[in-house]
Amino acid sequence: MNIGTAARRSALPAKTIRYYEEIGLLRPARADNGYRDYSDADIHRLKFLQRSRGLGFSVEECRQLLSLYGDTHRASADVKALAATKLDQIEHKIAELQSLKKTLTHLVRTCHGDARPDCPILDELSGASA
Amino acid sequence: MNIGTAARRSALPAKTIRYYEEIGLLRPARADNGYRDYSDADIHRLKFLQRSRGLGFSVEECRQLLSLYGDTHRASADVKALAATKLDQIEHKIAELQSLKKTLTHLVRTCHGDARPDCPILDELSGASA
DNA sequence: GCTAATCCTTCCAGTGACTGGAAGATCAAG
DNA sequence: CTTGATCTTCCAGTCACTGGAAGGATTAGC
Repeated sequence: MNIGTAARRSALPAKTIRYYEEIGLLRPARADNGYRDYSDADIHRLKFLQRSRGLGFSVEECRQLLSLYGDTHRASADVKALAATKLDQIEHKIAELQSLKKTLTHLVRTCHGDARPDCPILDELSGASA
Repeated sequence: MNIGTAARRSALPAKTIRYYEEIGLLRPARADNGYRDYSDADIHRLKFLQRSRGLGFSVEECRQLLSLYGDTHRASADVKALAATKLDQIEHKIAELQSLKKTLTHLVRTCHGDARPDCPILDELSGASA
């Protein structure tokens, strides 16, 4: 099947699929006319990538996951470790963003937000309170 | 003052400071030996950048904030709008990450994580449940 | 059979916000 | 005088795509 169909089936842009091939994440066959020819297994792989990227795994982590997926002898602990690390990172990121949110909320609430030029947000950024 | 000192005072890497100059965020003087020569005003500007970047504003947003900061006639509403938009974006990102976290937590919890090869995480990624 | 639209190919460049490193000048200390 | 730190510029790399140009292949309609 052509790349357009593969794109629709995997919910990935064609550009991205070519990019994944370029970095060695899959190796689709080629038809006589030079077009890429995706098998059902390729689509499966692309969907796997789409899902794992969507879960926040980096492309390199996805490569690892794919290789773990392909290795019938791997321990589930290996996968769990990868997922747990990612979970940790996500939790850290959430905490960081929540702290940002708190600060910004405070700033937005303190600023009267009218036509007057004095603004607590800029005061804070410029270090008035520091 | 030299870039090393400016870096220490602003808590920004020297590389970053040069980069900020390259994209026109500041224009430090030059000493006779060709070294950049930072004034206190430059440091103030760098600290402003350090703080606003730390609050999640993009470099372009920081540029806007700096210009608003420099304009004594600007309305505080302009700044407030920028901050409120950013706050919205942060909230969206938090929600997204929390949804990711939920999914990943579930997956990690379901995976027994031992030496056996069967793994619900990979099953999910490969679309077994979809 | 012709034409136009769509789809495919490759290649190159750009994004954001730095970061790393090489090659060479300058400076400060002993 | 030498060593080592610091400065300069410039080029390349990061991550994960994304956009676009130039050109070949296919398909749909007439």
